[in-house]
Amino acid sequence: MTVALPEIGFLSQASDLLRQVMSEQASRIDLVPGEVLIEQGQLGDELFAIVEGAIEFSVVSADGRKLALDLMGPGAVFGEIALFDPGPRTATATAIKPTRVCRVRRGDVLAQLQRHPELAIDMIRLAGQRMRWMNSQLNEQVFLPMRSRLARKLLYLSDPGRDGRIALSQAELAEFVGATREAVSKALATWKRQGLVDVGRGEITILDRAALETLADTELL
Amino acid sequence: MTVALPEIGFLSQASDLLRQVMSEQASRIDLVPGEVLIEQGQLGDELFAIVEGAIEFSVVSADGRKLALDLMGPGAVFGEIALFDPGPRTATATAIKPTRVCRVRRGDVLAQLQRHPELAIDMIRLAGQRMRWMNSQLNEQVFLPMRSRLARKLLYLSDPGRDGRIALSQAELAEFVGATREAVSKALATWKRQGLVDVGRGEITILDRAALETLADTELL
DNA sequence: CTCGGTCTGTGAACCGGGTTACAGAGCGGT
DNA sequence: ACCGCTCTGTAACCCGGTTCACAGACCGAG
Repeated sequence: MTVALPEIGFLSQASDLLRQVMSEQASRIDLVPGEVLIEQGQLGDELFAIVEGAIEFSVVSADGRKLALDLMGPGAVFGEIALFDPGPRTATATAIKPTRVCRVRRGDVLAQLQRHPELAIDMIRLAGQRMRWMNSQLNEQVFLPMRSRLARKLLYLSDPGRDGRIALSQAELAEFVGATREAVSKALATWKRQGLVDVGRGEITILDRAALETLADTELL
Repeated sequence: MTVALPEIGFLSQASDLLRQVMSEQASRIDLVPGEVLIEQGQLGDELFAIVEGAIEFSVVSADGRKLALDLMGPGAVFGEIALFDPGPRTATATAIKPTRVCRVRRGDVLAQLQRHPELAIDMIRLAGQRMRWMNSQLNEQVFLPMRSRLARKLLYLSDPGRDGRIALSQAELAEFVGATREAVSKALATWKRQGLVDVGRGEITILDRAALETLADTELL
């Protein structure tokens, strides 16, 4: 059962070999929007890759607050933490569109690792990239004030392809930023007045990318 | 040049094979207290292990604030991020005692990986553990208030071996907690009044572990 | 067209912690 | 014993951001 994996996204950074292995060994799963693929705390040890659609990753605190970590699209590989070190999943993965993923079980990955030792290098590089990403998230959350984080997320989430449009409600955006809906709303309002962004229901458009980049860095001075 | 690596600490979680490889391939480096082994932002791709001593890991923000991430002792392995994904180091590593580490260069690790494919599994597990650790750090920083983080760090930093004694100044402790010296001082003062801890110059002693554990979790309600 | 539901805008009160500013306390060196 | 240093204890004030509380705007369903 071979699944075509797109060349874009995370898997494009991963190797042909990894893509091939995932294609050959994987089973497919289809998700409807809102469907939860992985739940934080659940046991699991599979590795996933997105074929089509989009998945949101988030963590929740003991008292229920939610922090959205990332949004991944076609080509992205995820689930490595529990694959590498079996145990509870560290985040929740929720489809936000109709999504198709492929899944390989830990045993199969390990078997392929035996057969293709080069694959190990790819997995390891994947791990390194993810660790860098996590590290940058930590730095942002700890050191940057809310506005800087907001500016960054806007820049990050705006698919550079489709102009500067971001299809998220302010409440969802706030979850990414790690702040309240109200705070985000106020910041966006002032930026709108200054012409940096345009705000519509469930949608933000970046108008002045450069100015936001400045805010993303400078705000902390 | 074979270096004996202790069985304790991170390397005990890592495999005999990893320990052996590190011992055989490594060169040794001796550090005096305060000496910086790795600096955040520097290029580097070596892997290290601590033979003797202790190393502090920290990150600094653009405007100079410092967050201490971890303290590692004999047996610990570190430097994997840049080993896995060559590029700038993500944290600064500073010796806080006379310390001896051993170092293997990326090329040698890769060569050993060819020869011992099982080693890949160990490296990957190491990565998984580190990612879990980073994830928990992120959750703590984002979700927990200062007191909870302080309680956690006290519990974490207290070597369960040597009673509940922690040899850090309050300023250093504050860097671990991600708060100011003053805030830490006040929290410790109230806990001291309640008999949970004892405070001395450059040293904190945990008296009531259970109470701190409660604070570590409950404070967020 | 209207009604309920979700989204957005905004203001007031509140609060955890940072900032600033000292004062005392222990410690090491001479 | 004394001086200077680093460390600790506090207190007053300030500020970013949350909480609470609405009001208006848009949107889909009937």
